[in-house]
Amino acid sequence: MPKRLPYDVIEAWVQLTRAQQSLRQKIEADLKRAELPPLEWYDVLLELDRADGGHLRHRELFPRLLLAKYNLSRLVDRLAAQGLVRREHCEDDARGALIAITDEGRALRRRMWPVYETALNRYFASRLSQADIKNLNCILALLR
Amino acid sequence: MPKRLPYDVIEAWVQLTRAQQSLRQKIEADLKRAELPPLEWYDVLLELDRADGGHLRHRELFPRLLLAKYNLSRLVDRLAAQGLVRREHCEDDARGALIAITDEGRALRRRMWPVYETALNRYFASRLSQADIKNLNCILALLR
DNA sequence: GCATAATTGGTGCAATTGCAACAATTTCAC
DNA sequence: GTGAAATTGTTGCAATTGCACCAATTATGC
Repeated sequence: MPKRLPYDVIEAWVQLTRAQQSLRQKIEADLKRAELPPLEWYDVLLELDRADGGHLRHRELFPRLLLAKYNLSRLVDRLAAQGLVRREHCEDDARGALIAITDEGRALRRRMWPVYETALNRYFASRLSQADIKNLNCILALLR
Repeated sequence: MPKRLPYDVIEAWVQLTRAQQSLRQKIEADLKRAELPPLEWYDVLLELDRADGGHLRHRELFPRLLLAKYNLSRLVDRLAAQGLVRREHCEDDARGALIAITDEGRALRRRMWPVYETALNRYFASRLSQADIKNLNCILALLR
């Protein structure tokens, strides 16, 4: 039997959801207006861009991206179809698939960032003080 | 030209997203384990349950639920197919569609709540102090 | 009053997702 | 070593979503 939840808690959860969703929608809308692909693509490209050698195993990439494993296969299919990533063989594990970013992939990520940054600034950062940001980080860190 | 975003801000945004998504996934998983429908259904049923007369116009319901308008039509289709809501004619506006909750709908919502509450308590409330909750509410309120 | 615009809600079709099951390895117990 | 179990990544199919567009009705300008 759970303790009955205080109203505050429910409200915090609802606000957390609404804030995240509506921010995300706004950012996605700005990307689309600039004829750029969705945030999800950005996330993949960023992880690969940062990764040593510009490539990662499927299983290394997966946990950084809140999505289901079967969706990663297909997301990679789409990125590969656009020439943004390339599948490569994994030397040490014949099951494994390396996903490598291409120059086009890196270039696209660089073009996406200014739009993303501007949106994040407009809809998020500009409404919060530095202290708010810091507090938010501390509180959210407790949820991991 | 945007001011360059401090790292803190990006981290806060990433954490906001991860916290929300992973919480949501866990709650959904618990609902599914209990053989209950998704949170989205709960949201609709709750709004209707609370509403005066147990019914709302499509357009009243819509803004309370972060989803696209065409999706609401189809969500209502699914709920109606399960007998949880009923479509009724709107007297004053022949375009309008009233969506009314049924007794089955109210009963389902009541069965869902304990699972939802327990999950919210386990994954969210139990990890935060009352002060954290209050702060979180204040900060997120700034984003609306 | 009447044509035009805006609102309200829905639909066909293509793309994406979720689920369950799968093949191909690799790891582990013994 | 060898067979059972676990890991890694993929796929077929059904359900859901996004996009563009539509039909019906109501509001508005003149």
